[in-house]
Amino acid sequence: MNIFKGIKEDEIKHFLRCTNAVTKSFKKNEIIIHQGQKINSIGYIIKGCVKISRTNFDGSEITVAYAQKDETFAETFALANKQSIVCVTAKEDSCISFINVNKIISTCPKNCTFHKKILENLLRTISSKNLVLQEKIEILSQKTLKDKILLLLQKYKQETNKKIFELPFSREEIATYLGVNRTALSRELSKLKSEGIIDFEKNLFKIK
Amino acid sequence: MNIFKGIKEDEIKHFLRCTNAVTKSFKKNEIIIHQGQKINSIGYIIKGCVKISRTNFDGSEITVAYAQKDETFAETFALANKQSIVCVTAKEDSCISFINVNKIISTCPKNCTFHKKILENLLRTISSKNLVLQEKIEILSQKTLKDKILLLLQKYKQETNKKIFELPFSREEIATYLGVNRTALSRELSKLKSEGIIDFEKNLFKIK
DNA sequence: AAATATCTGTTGCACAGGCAACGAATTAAA
DNA sequence: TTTAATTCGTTGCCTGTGCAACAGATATTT
Repeated sequence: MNIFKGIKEDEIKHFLRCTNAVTKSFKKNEIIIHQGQKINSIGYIIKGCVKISRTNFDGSEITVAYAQKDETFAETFALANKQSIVCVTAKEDSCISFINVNKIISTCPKNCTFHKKILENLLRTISSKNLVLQEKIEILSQKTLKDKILLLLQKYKQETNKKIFELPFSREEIATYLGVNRTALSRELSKLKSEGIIDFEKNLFKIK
Repeated sequence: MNIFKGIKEDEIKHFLRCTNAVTKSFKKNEIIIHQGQKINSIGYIIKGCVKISRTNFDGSEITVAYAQKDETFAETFALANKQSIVCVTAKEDSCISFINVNKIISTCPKNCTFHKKILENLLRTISSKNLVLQEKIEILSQKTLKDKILLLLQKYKQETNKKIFELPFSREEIATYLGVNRTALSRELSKLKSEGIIDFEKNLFKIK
């Protein structure tokens, strides 16, 4: 699901012009949206990949999500017209179009036929993100690290629908996502392996 | 924010008729939506109050949120046309209107003027919920119980904008929300009080 | 008022997991 | 190839928090 699903290439271009979208380039590790920045535009990834994270008051960083080409970010803050509580950085050289959210909501003056479809897509996109957040809450709500790991693995297994599946993240990133210490994660993974509950080799995992 | 904000009473009634919304009554503790149930309608609370919770595979229950009169629930699942991962129960005798989500998205055949406004409201409502979920994630991501409690209290303080503010939940409910043991919560609250960091009397709290 | 149920705080114990220090393996740079 | 930098796993130590058992306070019912 993304906001331009089912919309033709030239219609997208038309729409971006029509809403006066501003397109900017960002180098790897460059900050796209600062934490605390007030937002009124949705970010649409033309090229590249971004990381959405949050820095705690104690200085530690929490990765909220990643977004790829053709995906959007910051819709929530834009629609609520609030300060962003997250920080968005380019994971690689990226190209982003910023679309003013009010232009999406208000009917296009030129009455583009696909405008309504885009609004519906936006609604479904935000709903999907909602589900992703709920899944994260579900994982974080697990009492033990063991349960957190197993739930995460189960969800990835379901997603890929394969016996052996990949977690495309470093151990550090997984630990950050789960909100736990990296070495504790390693310890628990080894323990689960020695207990014969899971098996893994680098980033390839298997649940027995 | 709610989906009928700025819509007149008789327009709401008109809309509910127009979309063939079904209204049902529920007694206290009665289940409104079962976990796993496939959803294609949004629940709009005409009267009463509901609890949104989730039961883990280990049998423990996690309270996700509460919703009051004039608020909606299950929008996310309805829009994604997915099974609900949560369970919705009536906290008191309640009256719910179920509005089919496709009827909201598709333009009203009778072309109600307020239809577009309702769609916009729905978008903003879901965005707000998104923010609420992100705040919960922020709290759950805190490393220690102390930090979780303090962040929760700070957020409630900000919300009420008062020096002394109320947490309208039992200790058990707070513990469940934070995903921790109730007695551990009591112990930490007492500790924070003895350290002079916070003060409280029953459900009234103060951060020093 | 008496009896019962519910809510809240206290404490001892056990253990999960945070943290520090380290080494090995892998990757990137010189 | 050698050196440096990153990533990952291991282990010892110690603290935070789950859990059980209990007591007092408060609310509800009879």
